[in-house]
Amino acid sequence: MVVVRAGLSPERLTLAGAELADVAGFDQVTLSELARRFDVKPASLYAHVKSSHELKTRIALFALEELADRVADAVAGRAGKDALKAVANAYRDYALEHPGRYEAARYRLDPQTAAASAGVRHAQMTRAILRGYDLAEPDQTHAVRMLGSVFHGYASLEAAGAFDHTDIAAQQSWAWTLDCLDTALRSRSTP
Amino acid sequence: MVVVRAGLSPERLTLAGAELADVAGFDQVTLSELARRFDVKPASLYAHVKSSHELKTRIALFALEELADRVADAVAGRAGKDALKAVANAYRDYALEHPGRYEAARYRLDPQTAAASAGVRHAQMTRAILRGYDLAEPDQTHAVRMLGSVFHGYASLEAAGAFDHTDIAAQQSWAWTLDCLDTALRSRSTP
DNA sequence: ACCGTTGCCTATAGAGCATAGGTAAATGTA
DNA sequence: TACATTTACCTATGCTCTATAGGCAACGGT
Repeated sequence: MVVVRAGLSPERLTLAGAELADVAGFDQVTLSELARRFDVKPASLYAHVKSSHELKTRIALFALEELADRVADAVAGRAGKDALKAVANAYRDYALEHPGRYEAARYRLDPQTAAASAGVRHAQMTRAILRGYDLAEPDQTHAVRMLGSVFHGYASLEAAGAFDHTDIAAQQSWAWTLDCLDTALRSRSTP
Repeated sequence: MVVVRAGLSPERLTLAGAELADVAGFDQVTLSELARRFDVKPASLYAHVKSSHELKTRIALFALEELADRVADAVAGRAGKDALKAVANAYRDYALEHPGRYEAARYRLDPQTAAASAGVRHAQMTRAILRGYDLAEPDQTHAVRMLGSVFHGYASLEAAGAFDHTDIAAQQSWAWTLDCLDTALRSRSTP
């Protein structure tokens, strides 16, 4: 009897989980479903991940990393409003392209895991945007929080279909919102 | 043998579910746990709710309604920045007081349920804030979306503990953010 | 006092999570 | 090349939650 091994690994399971999340939703990511996709029994997965929670944590960390890479690419070589728009679009595009991964990125991590995650890069990069706006502390922290809220809130609501009821394009409102943010930040800047 | 009936009803189950969500998280709301709390067998609950999904939908609708009532109270008799701050605080306070219910309010509803929910009241009330700012369409819709994004984004991130790492109080950033929004909206108004 | 309805019960079954322990293929070693 | 170890996946089992079917006792109207 020829037995072909499935070639499982934490990395392959994480990636497969991320892909599953995008097509079926993050809450549909189960060890059972993943086992089915690898044509393997559920118990076999426990050799590679400790638990369902660990798998979800890995997917969350993967998504945070992937998103941080995109944002880093967006912010590189830009400043001011240009940087603001590029970063904002990086978030929004990721949420629209990969709704499951974006949802995963919001999976609740324990403090130490969060501290070691790409979450800190996200905060740093949002701060980088503000270099074009001359904000002193504590205004800078306030601004980081405001921007984070808008990025996350808009992406989250749009991905949830909250903007589907009006025929005004979400893209237009997004551009308008970013204009507003730029105005607001410049009005707070102290050159 | 004296048998005391538990006195179950869809309403009591919904309320108990909402309370459970607040203390344990919305994802911990299960029919089994609810049955335990009413000292009743899980199967008994199916006489009152069709499924776990229906229960969660009821909790979501309940939370949307309760939140809408608070927002309605906040916006009544206020205009402009006053209204903006009152409504914004209504959202934030609700999310902090009732994290589980707030999470429930974001439970994905099917389109027709959503259309009949208090979700539409939320959109109307956000529009009501803008009466103090003289915005014409499509700017008004853009502004509704921006405000919704900030309210939801900030509440969501703060409730998730995203602002716990810096010692600058979330309350301060919130006031600063609302100032920014007011500035931005006024810069767009056409009196 | 009767009887239908209501409210909760038991029994049962399927799906996901998780652990224990087994076997065969792959790999290391002499 | 022969043997030992490790690796990769297996079966068996048990727990929890969801869900359905069918039963019985308490309640409420006549």
